[in-house]
Amino acid sequence: MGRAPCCSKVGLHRGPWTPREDTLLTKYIEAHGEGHWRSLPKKAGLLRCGKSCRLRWMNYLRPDIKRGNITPDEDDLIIRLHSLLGNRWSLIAGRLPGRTDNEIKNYWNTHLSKRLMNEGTDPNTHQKLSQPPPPKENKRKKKQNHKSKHKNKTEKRSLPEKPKVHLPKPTRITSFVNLPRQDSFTTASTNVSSSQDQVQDHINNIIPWSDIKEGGAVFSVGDGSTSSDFECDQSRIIPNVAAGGDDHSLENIYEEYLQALLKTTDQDQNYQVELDTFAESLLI
DNA sequence: AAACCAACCAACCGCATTTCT
DNA sequence: CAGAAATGCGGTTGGTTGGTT
Repeated sequence: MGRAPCCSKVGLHRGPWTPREDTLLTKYIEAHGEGHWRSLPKKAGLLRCGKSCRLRWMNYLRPDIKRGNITPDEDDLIIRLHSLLGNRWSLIAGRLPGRTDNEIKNYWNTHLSKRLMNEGTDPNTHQKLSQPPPPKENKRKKKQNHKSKHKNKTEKRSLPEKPKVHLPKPTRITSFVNLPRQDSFTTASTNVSSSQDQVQDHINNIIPWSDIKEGGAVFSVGDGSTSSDFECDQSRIIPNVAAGGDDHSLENIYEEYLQALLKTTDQDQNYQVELDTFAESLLI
């Protein structure tokens, strides 16, 4: 708090990363692991600030990153997650394996929010707009499959408008709830809050989204590393479920949630109500 | 061919939160 | 417990690309 940003240091390289820098960073992390971003650049022989290194690694160099081609299923999922979580890109990204928060944020701002606007839906509230925006003449023809930049980019869906999206900064969960930022199903709090944000975080913390495969959103319960944490959390997050001793209760709730989540957008209103009801039910 | 414009996205920046001392 | 340091997140910017005029 109040200290100078690390990137203000003079003499540090900024701007696009060179292949050599990428290699240095990758090799260093392969050898020593992630973390200690502050000291990493020096040790790795990079003239970059730690922040920059972290960003580069997280958004580009990590081996598990899936680049390009955001599938229709993924994009549907992003919309639904956004309606639940708001602009919590890292949380949304956490549910889309191989996708980064930056990528999803960019994709949202350049594609999805515009699409929702065109469909007459407010991208912030996910409510139907009373007055759908008039269909604007597209001065330019659609760009199709023309991008061949430096990477294998997503096939772009061209949309007619470019409203700059200035979304309100999401409210962070205050310390009394003490929820983890992400990827931590292990430390969820039992505290109950009535705010929408916290309801959403509760949902986020108990749903073991673990696998979304290309060509279709496939969710599996108890798959991979999250499964044990998830089970471990049941009793803490939903005491009434665990107390009942019904091993299937949570799965049922999960299933119910998925049904709501995966409903088609034709039923947006009902879908939202179902999600709200579901979320509230968790807090009883 | 050149200027203009829109689309895209990597990277930067500021700040909140968490961890460390 | 307080303050400092480290980390992570979300908003924004600016460079690049490629289509249109």
